[in-house]
This record gives sequence, structure tokens and C-alpha cells, in this order.
Amino acid sequence: MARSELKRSGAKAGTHLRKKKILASARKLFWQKGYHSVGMRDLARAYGCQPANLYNYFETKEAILFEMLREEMERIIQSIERFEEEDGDAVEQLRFIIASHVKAILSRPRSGKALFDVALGILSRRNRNVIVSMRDTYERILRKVLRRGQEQKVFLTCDEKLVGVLIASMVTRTKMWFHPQKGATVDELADLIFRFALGAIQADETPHDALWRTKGRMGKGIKPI
Amino acid sequence: MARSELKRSGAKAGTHLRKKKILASARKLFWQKGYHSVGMRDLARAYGCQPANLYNYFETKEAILFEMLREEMERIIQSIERFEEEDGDAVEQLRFIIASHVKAILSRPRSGKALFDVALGILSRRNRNVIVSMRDTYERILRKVLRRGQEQKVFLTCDEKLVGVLIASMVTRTKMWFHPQKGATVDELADLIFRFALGAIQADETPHDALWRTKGRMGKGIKPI
DNA sequence: ACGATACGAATGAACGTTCATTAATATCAC
DNA sequence: GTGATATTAATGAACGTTCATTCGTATCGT
Repeated sequence: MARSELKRSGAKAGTHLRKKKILASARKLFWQKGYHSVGMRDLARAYGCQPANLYNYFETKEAILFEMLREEMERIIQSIERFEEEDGDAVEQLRFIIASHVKAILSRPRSGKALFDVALGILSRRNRNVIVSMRDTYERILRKVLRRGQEQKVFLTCDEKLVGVLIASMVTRTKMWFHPQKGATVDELADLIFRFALGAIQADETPHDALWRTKGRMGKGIKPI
Repeated sequence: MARSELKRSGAKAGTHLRKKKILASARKLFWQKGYHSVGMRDLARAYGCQPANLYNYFETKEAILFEMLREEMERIIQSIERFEEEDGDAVEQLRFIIASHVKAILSRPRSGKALFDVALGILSRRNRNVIVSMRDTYERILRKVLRRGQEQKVFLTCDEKLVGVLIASMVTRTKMWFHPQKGATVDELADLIFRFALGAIQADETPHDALWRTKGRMGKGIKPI
């Protein structure tokens, strides 16, 4: 292990890995209990060390929250950023965006804690700006797709800014009430939300009656806190 | 040891009035800054007394939050509870429910703090059950109307449980991003959300293209935190 | 004078954070 | 290789502050 390359990056590699592990356990706790209900002592216990040691990896508690949110947003954006420029079927792009977002949100242990919203009031101005600008990127892409759909005449003329926030609202809040069940999977949920949104804005009036015959199946997954 | 409800008997009628005033200033603060960012000192200063005095009116800080939320929920429910039994045009009932809810939510100084969601994690089990059961009442009424609309064949066959939470999600989150402006009033917003929802579930395929020509006007009111 | 109302001061707990120190590991001169 | 010397990683105990809440006492309306 006397490789010269390891001298520089070797020590750092270990730290980076440990940082990720701290973030992983912090993420779980923050989503479950909310920022204010989780102390540094909790974070330390979850990771397996003393509170003081966490300060070798993060400057403050807020820094942990920030890094966690940044990673999460990055994941969501990366999966859809190609739609900003890429021309294509807007309907399919909308379907993908919704599905991707729903999956990202529900891939974490349920919260019901509105962590993201609370966080914006906690982060420093600098950090909040970073997160907010990432959220803006997400909404910009969504609006771009909505506008594309209008140009393709597959969506009705609509205020894409408004429709964007409405769709995002439905998706965001899924984590408050949705529990995957037999007959009510995350994929199905995403599909239903997509169809709901599409029904509201689609131009050609294909009856989508059949799409809604899910009574009693999807209902199982709905269990608000 | 604050006694509960000694409104009558020899107790001064002023007590009840002062309690209301404390609640009023507390409500403003809680919605603006969130529960954790508001201390008893802040509540006392806003009302105009010392922190200790608040304990003559409420047993705990949580009790203030609870009473406040209870009043708020009561207001919302009272305005729509007649739809639980009353037969009538489901489309108009849905329009009324959405409008009523939007107005209730946006009648307070903006929060962007997800107070309601956070509160559910703060309240004692007993108090949370009260609030949750009120929320359930709201959702039950909404579902009843959605079912009525299906029976009247004005709504598509749909899972009213799912559609209910989707609609409620859109409405609830308005407080995160909507600012009334010239050309973007609360009433217009409520109407647009109603039309969005109706477009998704309505049975007769009346093109509602014209309904969406609001571009650039409603957009002004959209300003997330 | 008496109870309702308010106050100032104090309490104990919890919080994020800092600090001096130890244990372990890598680096380097010889 | 061996011992001296940095560097890193982690610790346990405390720090100062803030918090909701309690206590004893004074004030006020009647």
C-alpha cells in the first residue's frame, strides 16, 4: 500500500466514504422525524460515533441537511434534464417526468414531515439559493415540456407556470399519504397521476374512462399520517 | 393547572376574549415562522405580556397550536359539511369545496412553512387524533361529492379516494407559492384549480380550451419561497 | 379583602458546538 | 527495519445558549 497515488487521495477516499455513510443515516433520520426532532446526538448514534466526531466531516448540522438535499435534488434533475432541449413527444416526456419524480420521492422511508419545505426556512441564504435554484431548474424543465406539448397541439393552451406547480404539488405530496401495497405500486400511482394531469390538459378528447377503473385497488395505498 | 372551559360561572367573560386575542396573534406568528421558530417569548411579545402569563390561558405551547389548528379546521369543515348529505349538482359542489378551501388557506399571512404537516408530528396523540379526524371529515365529504358526481354521470368513473387526495394536494400547496396580484386573485386561482380538476374527471367532453387562456396573468401570482 | 391576572426570577433539560486529549495510522530519517 | 514524528479519527466532557415551564409574589378590579 505504498502507492504514491494513495498518499494524496488515500486518506481522503476514506473520509469521503465515511461522509457518505453519515449522510445516508442522516437522510433516513431527517426524513423520518424532521430536522428539528433530530439532534446531533441522534445523528451520531445512528452512524455509530460520538457527536463531536461529526464535526470532522461537516461544519454544522445545517451543512448535513444541505448536502443531503443537494444530492437528492441532483438525482431528480439529472434524470430529466435532457428534456430541456431534446425535442420529442411531450406526452411521453411528461409521463417520464412525473414517474421519475414520484419514484424519487417515494424511494425514501416515508416522512409526512415536509422536510423539504421546512428546510428552506432553515438553510443559510447561500445554501438556500443553491437548493432553490435546483428546484427552479426542475420547474423550468417541466414548463418547457408543457410548452412543447402546446406547440405540438397535444396539450390545450394553458398557463404552463400554473399547470407546472399544480402537477408538482400532486407529486410532492404523495409522500404524505402513499404507502405501496399489493395492487397499489409506486409505478401505478405515478401512472394515475400522469393520467389525471393529462386528462386535464390534453387536446384530443379521447375518452379516458377506462383509465380510472382502479377503485378499491389504489385506495389501499392511501393512508395519510 | 389551567381549568378547561370555565367560560360560565363567575369567571370573567374577558378571559375568553383574551384567549381569542392570544390565539389570533399566535396564529399569525405560527403561520409566518413555523412552530419551532416561534418561542413563548415571541408569542408573549406579540400579544403584549410576559411569557409566564400565557400559562394562565393555555397549559402548554402545544395547546396553543392545537387550539389554533382546531379552529381553522372547524372553519373549513363548517363551510362544506352540508354536502355530506345534501343532494345537488356535484360539479357545483366540487367548485364550492375547492373555492372554500383555497380561500381558507390563503386568508392567512403566507407561510411556506408547512405548519399543518409539521404540527401532526408535534401534537400529543390525543390532540393529533382530533385534528386528523377533522381532516378525515373533510376528505370524506370531498369523496362523497366525487361519488355523487359519478352517480350523476358528470364525472368519469374514478377512484374518489385517489382523486380526493390529488385535489387536496393541489389546494393545500397553494400557500407555498401563491401571492395574490393584479390579474391573479384568489378567486381566479380557485377557479383555475377547479377547472384543472374538472378537466381531469369530467364525463362530457366539452372542450375547455378557452378556460386556460390565462397565460401571463396567473403566472404573476406564482412566486415560490 | 379576595380572586383573577400579571410579573420577574428561577429551573431543569436539551440543544449545537468546542476543546483538550487519546488511539491509531501513515511518513520519513537513518 | 526501527524509532521519531506528523496526521487523522475519534472520544468524553464540558461549554454557552435557548427553550418551555414553574414558583412566589405583586397588582388590579370589584
